[in-house]
Amino acid sequence: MSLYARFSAFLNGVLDELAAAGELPPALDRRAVAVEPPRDPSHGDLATNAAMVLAKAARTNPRALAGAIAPKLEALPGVTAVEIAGPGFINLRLSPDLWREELTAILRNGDDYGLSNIGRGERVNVEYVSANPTGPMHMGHCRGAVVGDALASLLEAAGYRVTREYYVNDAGSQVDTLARSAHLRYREALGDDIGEIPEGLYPGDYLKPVAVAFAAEFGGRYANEPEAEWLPLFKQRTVAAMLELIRHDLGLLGIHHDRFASEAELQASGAPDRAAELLRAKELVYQGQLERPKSLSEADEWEAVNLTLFRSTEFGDDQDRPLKKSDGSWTYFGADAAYHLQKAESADHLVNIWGADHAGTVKRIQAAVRALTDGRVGLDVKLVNMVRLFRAGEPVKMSKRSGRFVTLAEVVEEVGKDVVRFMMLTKRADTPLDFDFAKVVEASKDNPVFYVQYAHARIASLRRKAAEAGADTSAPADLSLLDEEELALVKLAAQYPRVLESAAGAHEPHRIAFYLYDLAAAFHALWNRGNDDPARRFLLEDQPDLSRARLELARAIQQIVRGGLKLMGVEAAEEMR
RNA sequence: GCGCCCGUAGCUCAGUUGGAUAGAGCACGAGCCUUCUAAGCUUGAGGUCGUAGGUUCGAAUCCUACCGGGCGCGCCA
Repeated sequence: MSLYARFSAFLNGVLDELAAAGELPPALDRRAVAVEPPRDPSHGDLATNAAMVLAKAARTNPRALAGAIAPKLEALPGVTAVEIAGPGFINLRLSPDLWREELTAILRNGDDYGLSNIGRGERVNVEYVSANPTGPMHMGHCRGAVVGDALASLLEAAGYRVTREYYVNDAGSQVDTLARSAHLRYREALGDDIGEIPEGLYPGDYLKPVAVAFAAEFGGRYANEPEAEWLPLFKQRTVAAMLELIRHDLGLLGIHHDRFASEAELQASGAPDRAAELLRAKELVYQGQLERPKSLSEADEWEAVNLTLFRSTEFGDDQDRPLKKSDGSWTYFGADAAYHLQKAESADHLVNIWGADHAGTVKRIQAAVRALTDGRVGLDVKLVNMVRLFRAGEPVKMSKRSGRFVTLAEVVEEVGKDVVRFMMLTKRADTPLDFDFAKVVEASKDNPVFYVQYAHARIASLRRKAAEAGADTSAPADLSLLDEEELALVKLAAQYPRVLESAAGAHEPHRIAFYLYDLAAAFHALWNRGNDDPARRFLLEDQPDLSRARLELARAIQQIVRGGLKLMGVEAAEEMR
């Protein structure tokens, strides 16, 4: 149990006592009561808002209630001082020994320190990437891939059972286009002069090797046949090849999904019919017409037709949405609703990582999930904004038409997996991110990747040095030798479990990156104190016991940095090169 | 026209789910560092948290309206 959870339990005990003694009404709602480190460390080690939150229901004023609570908190072991401050905060100061014990706990728990069970083993399905299988991964996919993967790891660390899933959109017209593009390249591989790639087909070179393999396997059998003869085969084979490409690219980032769900298979299995029936049984489906879209200008043609519609407006959507087209085939949404039902059947929570350009479709799919699961399963959609690429301040131009875009593989090759992953988590997901090839590999404090890695490497170097000097590590270190300044670092380290829980709860993995930066900065600051005052260095030849205690402190910081980086999918550096 | 996201220091961004005097980095000012652990360090200045109301003991955070920016809005995927 973390230190904060422990004191939260203590406080609950105190409140029980007061209720038993008649000083508080029984059965007060305590959900808003928090035990937290105060923002300003000069206020103490822990603060609680209990008196302010409960005063009204207790028909008293916050400071009076605080006056009743405070003495009981003061009697707790490890509490050295209690004061009532401001509008009714109760601030606690803890004995230095308690923080030394926390340091021991960090070291004892090792890589498990900070792991939480707020998830209680519930199942979460995180669907991310889900790029159309029509080409290699490019930078547009990269951020969602990293955010989704880091979030999945974070949720695992918070006690959820996580499935990492990729939805393969292999049923729409874009895969027909892909198959036609591959067929053209296939004819090219057979020696035909195909000229310019026509508008509307995929021009990228990545189809060439696939087509060469087709030519080797099929010879000229499908070169001049009508489309119906080869389209299904080419579609299936080319999609498979593209998925292999995508898996490879994701592998470069260390990303491996547990499940690839095929839209085509989903449709073939009849899942959309079953989902639609379920909605129909709830009287949420009807035949109707959509209004003329507001985005159309007067000149645009528009004809209203009869469609199978889902009453998503009953769940807060702006208009009802078509499940089926007028020709009776499923819309993307119709299949997607069925897909979410399928996911919800083996999950307690759903999370989708989507590009911000899909913001407009969030409500309808959330409506579908609510309707299909009767609210049992929640769907959180994290929108990930775009990444703007720069090279030394100059925007990198991309052209989709020519098929020339910056691929994920190129970026990983140039700056490395760890840099890419870390950088993608240095901002909240829903705001645009600038990625400058020059800056992200810079060895300076401006570069958070470097700064955090450097802290870890510095400690690794410190420990190597200590080992070379023959430091005795068999006996336990005497942590009482650590002073207030060093314990301040322990206090920051002790926040890690709270950070992990809040990041997992909010589905915001970037919080880990910011915390690690803060922790690294605090470590570097303490380290730098040794420049002015040699007595503050970590290793002192003439004071083996003190060195040993400080080394333990450094080891704890290193361990947390390593653990946090691991959640982000970033490897900790043993040395900087 | 409608929906979603965003608006915090000159710039780029955090802000512990409603807490106390709103924080980092860059840039700017001052001092230190010419190897002892310096791919720098310490320190200073910099803010009506877009605006106006509201809820609350308490608001950057929640609600409403407005202003400004981005994205999206067909039976596409």
